[in-house]
Amino acid sequence: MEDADAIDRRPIVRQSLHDAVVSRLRDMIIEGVLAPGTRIHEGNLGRELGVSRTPLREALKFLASEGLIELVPTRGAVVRRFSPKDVRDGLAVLGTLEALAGRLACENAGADDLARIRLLHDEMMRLYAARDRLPYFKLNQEIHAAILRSGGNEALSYVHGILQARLKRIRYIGNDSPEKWAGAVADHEAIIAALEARDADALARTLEAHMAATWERVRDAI
Amino acid sequence: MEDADAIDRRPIVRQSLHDAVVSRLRDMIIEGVLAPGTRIHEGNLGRELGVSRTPLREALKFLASEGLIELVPTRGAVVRRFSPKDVRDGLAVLGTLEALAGRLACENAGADDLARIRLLHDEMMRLYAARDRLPYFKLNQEIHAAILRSGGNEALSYVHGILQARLKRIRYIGNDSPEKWAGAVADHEAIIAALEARDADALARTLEAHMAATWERVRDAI
DNA sequence: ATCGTGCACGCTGCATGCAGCATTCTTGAT
DNA sequence: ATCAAGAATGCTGCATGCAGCGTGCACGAT
Repeated sequence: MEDADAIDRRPIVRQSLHDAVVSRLRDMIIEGVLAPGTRIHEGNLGRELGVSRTPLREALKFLASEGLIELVPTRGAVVRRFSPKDVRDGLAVLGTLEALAGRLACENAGADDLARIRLLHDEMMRLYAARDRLPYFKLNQEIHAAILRSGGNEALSYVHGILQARLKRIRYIGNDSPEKWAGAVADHEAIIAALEARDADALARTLEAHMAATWERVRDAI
Repeated sequence: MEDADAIDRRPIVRQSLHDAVVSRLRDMIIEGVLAPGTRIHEGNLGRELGVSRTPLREALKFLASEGLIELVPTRGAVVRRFSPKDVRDGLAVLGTLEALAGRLACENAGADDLARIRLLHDEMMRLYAARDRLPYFKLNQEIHAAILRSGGNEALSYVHGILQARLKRIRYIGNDSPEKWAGAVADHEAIIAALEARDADALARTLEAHMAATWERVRDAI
């Protein structure tokens, strides 16, 4: 039995350096600071990040497992390039995963989950009205992640997150024309409606269509 | 044009030590040599594998990204435990992924792919008749992987492979009763029939049902 | 001038060294 | 005997050292 009024024993969240470096590198890749095809120089990049080669190398292995980086023997790490086919295939899988997540969400999401997603949605619409593109984009990602989480399947969230990370950059590039953006917004209205109605079939269909449309929106940008 | 009688130019496949250690560790975890919950001692394990701590640590990070290992700050690496819910959720995702793969396979698989899968299937049935359990199990995995590959979606194969690795051990434990085994075999007859008929809907349905049945077969073993 | 060869540099891959923290054993006090 | 405090041990996390390989450049031969 735990002592009720014991002092706070939570670990000092010295977020491990490993996690910090992984996150940082992932962001650098997604944001394009490290462009696809870039060969990573361990010495320079380590110096830039303020860590030695060892933890940097460990972070690179981690990201290689996620598929964001390729390890070429005797040549080190290279930022992975995604071909149009890679993107299309990835979006197809994401569509299927989100469709499943939508079904689970209709079944398992609590009222609080729905309320939170509604808030995110409304805020995102406000950002759309203001044409505030980057925050819109981030909130968009958050909404999808929230739907995933509310389904309550951790393995699903995990694989979704990996594919999501791979395609994040490309999807951001995609929404550049006003019509495409309006189309994506319309999709989202349908999504939130189906979710709040807990109409699993409609939500699954809508999410999958949203991904298919995403491909149409980005295909020329690649 | 290649010179016909040129000397063998294949690269000397000095498989990188990293890959070797990763594969080796993955096998040890799947086979249960490293049991779930085991805390990994870098010094000992490294000595046992004949590598120093550095490449071992890098391999551990790689596997942590796959979810086979957890990294606990200041305590190192621990072999991940999967709860019954983890297994159930993972199988649900696998079912959806295989259903998609089945559709893609019906659409994209070449005649040679189908022929190869048929060969694997027949060989597996031979092993079933002989009740040769471990080879049966391995061939079973191969068949599913072959269906995945024949769909031609690399992202799909990738995420499937990760979840597959997580659950491999548990699925092996599952098929221990004769009735369960017979049920799995029956599933596979339906799978190959639908595939050869290129009946996408039927194949998708069958594969998903196969996964649901897998859960029923293993749920008591966990 | 062009092609081939050898040398030098730079980078990766791995081993080892070292500091810091957690855990456990020991010792002393109650 | 029990418990607390301190010391010692052992492990992780990170830095650095070193060998081997790949690459590019210079020099020489044709």
